[in-house]
Amino acid sequence: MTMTVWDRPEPPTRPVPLDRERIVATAIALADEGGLEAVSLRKVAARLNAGPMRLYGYISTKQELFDLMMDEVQAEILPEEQPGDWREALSSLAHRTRRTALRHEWLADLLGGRPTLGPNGLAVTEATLAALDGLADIDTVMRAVETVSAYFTGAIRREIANLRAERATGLAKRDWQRASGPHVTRMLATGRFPALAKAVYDGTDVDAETSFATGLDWVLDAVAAKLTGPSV
Amino acid sequence: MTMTVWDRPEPPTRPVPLDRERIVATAIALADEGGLEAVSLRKVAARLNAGPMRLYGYISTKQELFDLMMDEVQAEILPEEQPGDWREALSSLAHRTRRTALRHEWLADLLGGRPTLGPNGLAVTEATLAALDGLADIDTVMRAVETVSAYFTGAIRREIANLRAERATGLAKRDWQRASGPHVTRMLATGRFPALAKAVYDGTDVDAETSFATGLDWVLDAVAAKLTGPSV
DNA sequence: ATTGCGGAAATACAGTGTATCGACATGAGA
DNA sequence: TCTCATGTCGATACACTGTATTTCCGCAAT
Repeated sequence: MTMTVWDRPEPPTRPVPLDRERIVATAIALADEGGLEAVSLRKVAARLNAGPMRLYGYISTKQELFDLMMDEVQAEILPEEQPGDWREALSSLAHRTRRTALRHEWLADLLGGRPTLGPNGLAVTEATLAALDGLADIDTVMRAVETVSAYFTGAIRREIANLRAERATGLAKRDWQRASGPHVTRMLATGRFPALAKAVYDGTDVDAETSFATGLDWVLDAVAAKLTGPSV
Repeated sequence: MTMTVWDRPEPPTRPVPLDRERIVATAIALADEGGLEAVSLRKVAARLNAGPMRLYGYISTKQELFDLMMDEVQAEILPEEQPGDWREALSSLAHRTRRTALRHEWLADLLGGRPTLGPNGLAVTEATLAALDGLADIDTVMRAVETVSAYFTGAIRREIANLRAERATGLAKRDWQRASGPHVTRMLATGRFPALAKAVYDGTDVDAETSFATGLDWVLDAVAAKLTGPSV
């Protein structure tokens, strides 16, 4: 005589199947919510209803998870359409990177941290190099790309650093001054930093985006001069 | 009748007096030896023959320790003599920052991470702004300084990132290719990255310093154009 | 029915930043 | 000189972290 359904226990729930995509997605979600430091293997695993050790089948170190996250968001940077000229290509690369970093602020902590060798990272580099191909010898082209990347990498990092600082010290319209509380004001009051004081008090409060764009234009001007310059 | 010296125990050794300077110095030493992640409050305290909690009299969070370390090495960046012209001032700032980062590689992880508001950081900014004072309206000057800083911040970060990558994968002459093992070579072999492949195979292997200097010169050229341009 | 086996989970470990507590040497007041 | 308050230091504690190891258990093949 067989047991009725009521006697038999439910079969144990099979663990949810996992893949890198899902792991990276939840890691990114966590980072978006609470910054990079909110990403822990335990929390990621918990969101996937898995034990922490489960992840080590797909990743062998936390750093690798960061690499995957980085490469994943690089997809948002890839331009969807062929750029017009090289200048538009580089400019678009810079602006797309910036906007992506504003969506995923943790990107600022990873930017330039280690070479991006994932598929999307390579694709971005490829697209960029392709846009400059033939305009000058390869070495000049690489120098151009590296210079522009160095600029917007640094600029984005600073922008987000300031953004966080402002957020931490409550709303702070001017970058410093009232921002970091009495300290900077006191320092400026000592008179030991006249040039800085002048800059803080007399400088116009320009918004981050145009500041970014202006610096970028300068750098692109420089690149333009080098690309067409020596050969003409 | 008083006890002889032999009967009396030695007085308990008073704890070594501490100050921020010593704390920061040992933290920097630790970071120089094993990178930023080798810096833990416990290890710092241990080197000073103190309990970990002792540090909280001088610091209220680990992040503050990093801020102090950052400001400390900014002293190495301050130029010892008045620069000739603005271009030399900015160039020197960039190169000194780079050399400092090569001495203290962990600096790359902190560069641009948060605004530098310590005394040395302010001094560096002051010196830089002072060198450009009067050459243009304040807003242009600030844009110039920010653009150049963004460039060398990003460039230094990438240089050190590559340096570490090479170090990690054994000696790697070319940046990528053999560097990250079979992976990149395989990717390039797929033919999906022609421009990149060309750059890797046909590009000249230029050393980091000249690459840095070249990009910097370009940016400085751009700044020069903007400083003298519109007003003339 | 038994036996491997493969993969998931539990446990374990060494370490982290930081809060809290207890002890104790030192200075003040009696 | 004795006592008591004080303030500082160290020990302990806690909630975590990344990762190594061990244990367990359902399933496939014998």
